[in-house]
Amino acid sequence: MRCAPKLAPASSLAAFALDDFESRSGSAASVVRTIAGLYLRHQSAPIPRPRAIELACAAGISSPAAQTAISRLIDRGLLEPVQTGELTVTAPAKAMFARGNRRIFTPRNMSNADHWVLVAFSVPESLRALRHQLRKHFIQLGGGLVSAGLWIFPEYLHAEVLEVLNALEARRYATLFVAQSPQYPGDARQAAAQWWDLAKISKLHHAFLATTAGLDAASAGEHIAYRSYVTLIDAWRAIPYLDPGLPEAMLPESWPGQESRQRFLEISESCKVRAQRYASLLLGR
Amino acid sequence: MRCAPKLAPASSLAAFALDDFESRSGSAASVVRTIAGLYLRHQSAPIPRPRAIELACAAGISSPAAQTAISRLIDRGLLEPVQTGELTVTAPAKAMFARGNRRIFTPRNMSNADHWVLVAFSVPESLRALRHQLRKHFIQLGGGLVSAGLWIFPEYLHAEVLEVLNALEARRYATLFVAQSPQYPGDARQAAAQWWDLAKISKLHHAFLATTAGLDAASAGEHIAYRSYVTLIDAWRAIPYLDPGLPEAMLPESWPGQESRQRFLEISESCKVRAQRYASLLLGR
DNA sequence: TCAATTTCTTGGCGAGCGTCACAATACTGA
DNA sequence: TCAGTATTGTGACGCTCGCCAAGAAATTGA
Repeated sequence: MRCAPKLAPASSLAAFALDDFESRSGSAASVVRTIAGLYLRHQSAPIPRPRAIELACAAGISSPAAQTAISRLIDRGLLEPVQTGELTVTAPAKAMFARGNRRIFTPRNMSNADHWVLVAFSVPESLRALRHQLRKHFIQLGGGLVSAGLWIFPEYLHAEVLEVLNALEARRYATLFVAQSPQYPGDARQAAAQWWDLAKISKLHHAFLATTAGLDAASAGEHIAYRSYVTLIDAWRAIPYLDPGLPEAMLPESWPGQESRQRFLEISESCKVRAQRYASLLLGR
Repeated sequence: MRCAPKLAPASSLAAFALDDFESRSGSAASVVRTIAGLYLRHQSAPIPRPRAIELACAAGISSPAAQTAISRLIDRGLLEPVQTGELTVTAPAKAMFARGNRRIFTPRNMSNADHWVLVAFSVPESLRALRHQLRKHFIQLGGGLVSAGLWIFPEYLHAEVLEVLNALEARRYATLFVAQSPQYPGDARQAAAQWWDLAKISKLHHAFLATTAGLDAASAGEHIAYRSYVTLIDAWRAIPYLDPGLPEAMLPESWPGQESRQRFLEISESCKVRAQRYASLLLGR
């Protein structure tokens, strides 16, 4: 019998039931993880380890870095060796990838008329760690902090908020409301700037735009398209989580969100098919 | 020039802009106040003081008690002597009575589908008195406390909540949401029992039911009808303020609200016209 | 595998909020 | 007007909140 995948003490279990962003985008670990989510998870047959490494190398990762990255994903329980030198994506990882799919590839924006989800919670001081966890995951989900103990989300995140609460076994400490038309003291932009860390989110977008600036791979070959696509997804992946996609009326003057989103959709559209073909080519060898 | 009406230091000003319940129902002061709201305020001509006293006596108040009660209402600025021995209801008092009219005489009940108003507020520690005021008026308005700093009201109280916030100059510290379908940890009844002081509200209803138990004045004369009606209104007046009229799904097993409300409507219907006629009779003398 | 760096967890801190108790005030009825 | 009573305003307390910093742990690339 094989050893169970090693899990970090507290958070990884929840992170697995939820979603994690434990590697920095652009790093070898992150890119391999992206590749796993994009291609490996759809393979029904086990993948020979050299093929996986080739996929990573083709995306610009050095061979030894890819080696270690894969080993570490095995340790984390995302990948699983089935035979000597062959790998599969584990079931919980597949589920996790599937959950993230819609959010990443069809990022949503709110309109001014969209509704909200409010979460009012109060946990006793004895469970302080839980509070921290909740705050962390709420931020990671795109939540804003209205006032102490009251969080706000776009309504399209309703289900995911409940998932967080359930996964952390905090459902009993929270009350949810579906709300419309908030009436703040000032205007909408003031409220948004107070509830969300817009500076941080803006930085994410600018980093994405910088990373993907030279990625016009419309007329390049399949290899370049593949590499561009993986880079794109890897740089993009976390953004639709942290950015709630606030309606235009709540955002500051020059907000990079729209440009960023458009860039993603354009390059994605332009590279996706050829990237897939190239990945299949490597995997099918 | 006459002295301005004496006002208590802080609260009466706000209470005048809002509504006050500074006298206990059933007391002479309260009954005279009820009579002022029911009849005196509709008189265009000044009312001779003896007539006002007769109205109070006819409702079961002793003559000297009526005297002092009227004097005190003058001190409070609700009544105003225009000539020697003649009275009018002051303009702000008329406005206050008018505001209370709909709430008292057409008490509302929520249905299970009705929406809510959420008020999230946060005031700095330096304005602690304001916090107390807010809490007091929110309770007096039928609000429930969801968690620290988050109050909930039936949506039909939306305007009145805003009035409280404006009158206390607290608009800038509060954010309002119109919400639907709260999702509590437990069931609806548990949530209501936690958010509102249902025991206190229940006591109010039972007190009302006890006071109005023997008031079947359907076939009595105009005097009895008048007396019953004033007693009824006086005993009832505060209830629609403190009771939000929660939907049936949120109330405990044996809730007196429905019976109480029905009793009010029945006796009101049965006595109103005759009571009015009797009051006109006394006033027209 | 290993060291540098970054993250994350953990505990302390100040602030906001409701509750409670007490003193001052206001109300009540004779 | 006056004494008895109830209510209200005020301050202290405990709880929970987010924030911050230091220590622990994990991640990263070679």
